[in-house]
Amino acid sequence: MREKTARIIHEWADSCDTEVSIAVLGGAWKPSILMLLDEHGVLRFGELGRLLQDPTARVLTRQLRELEDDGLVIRTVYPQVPPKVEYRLSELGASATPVLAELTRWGTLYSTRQRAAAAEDAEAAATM
Amino acid sequence: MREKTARIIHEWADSCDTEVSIAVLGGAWKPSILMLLDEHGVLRFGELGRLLQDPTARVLTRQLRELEDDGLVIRTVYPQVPPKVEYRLSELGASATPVLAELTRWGTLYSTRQRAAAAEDAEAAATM
DNA sequence: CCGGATCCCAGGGGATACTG
DNA sequence: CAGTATCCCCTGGGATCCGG
Repeated sequence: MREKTARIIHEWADSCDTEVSIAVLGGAWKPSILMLLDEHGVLRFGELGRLLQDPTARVLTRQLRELEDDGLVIRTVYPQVPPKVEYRLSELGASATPVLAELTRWGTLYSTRQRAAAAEDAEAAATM
Repeated sequence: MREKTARIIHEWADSCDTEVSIAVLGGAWKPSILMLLDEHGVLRFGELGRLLQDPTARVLTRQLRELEDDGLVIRTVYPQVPPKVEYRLSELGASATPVLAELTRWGTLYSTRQRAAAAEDAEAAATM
């Protein structure tokens, strides 16, 4: 299970590295997680959950584990009761920041254009 | 069905535009399609299929339709027999090129690091 | 506090067969 | 040639309940 992305890579890495990026970064909460860790430096599991507006614990755990397995995030467990677990970006994880920034930039551009187009449509419909 | 992405946008655009980009660009064949159209300018349905190493016609059709609905691709039908359909990038579609380039760049970086890590592991195992 | 175990569901991708 | 129609399957996200 640890080798999921690794297997993907082995199969068709050189053919399309774009898919690799999407496979690694494309989880439902992964971009947000990476951006939050980039912004805050270190965050505990619970803090992440609250900042993300409470995804299911199971889901958040999985996203974080996958990011850890893929080497983007470093998980530190403090052996104490109650438990305390901290997450922070690895160097590789930090290297993904420009990609996320680019995705955000284009996403904003796209949304703007779509809203503009929708407004035009509405106007055209009103003028008819 | 046409408004799928549009609805997504309306719901949580401003919160995370990154997700929008992934929703629009994240299809199984979409990055490759966009890059091929960027490179070749104009391509017919069949040409695209061959260059992509034959995805199912149904799948390719859906990917192209979604890209068209999202305004990234322009579809031109020539009313003749046998049919001829051409695809090319819209301005918006062309604007996605840097994003794809960035994804490819980081995907390559990631793959390289992973391979290096795997090699280290193998070496460590051999030395044990 | 930080999860693991179990169950469920939607939908995206694919195979196959057919058509204007 | 460029699709459409049907069917299947698997994955990823989520809800709920339980545990150290």
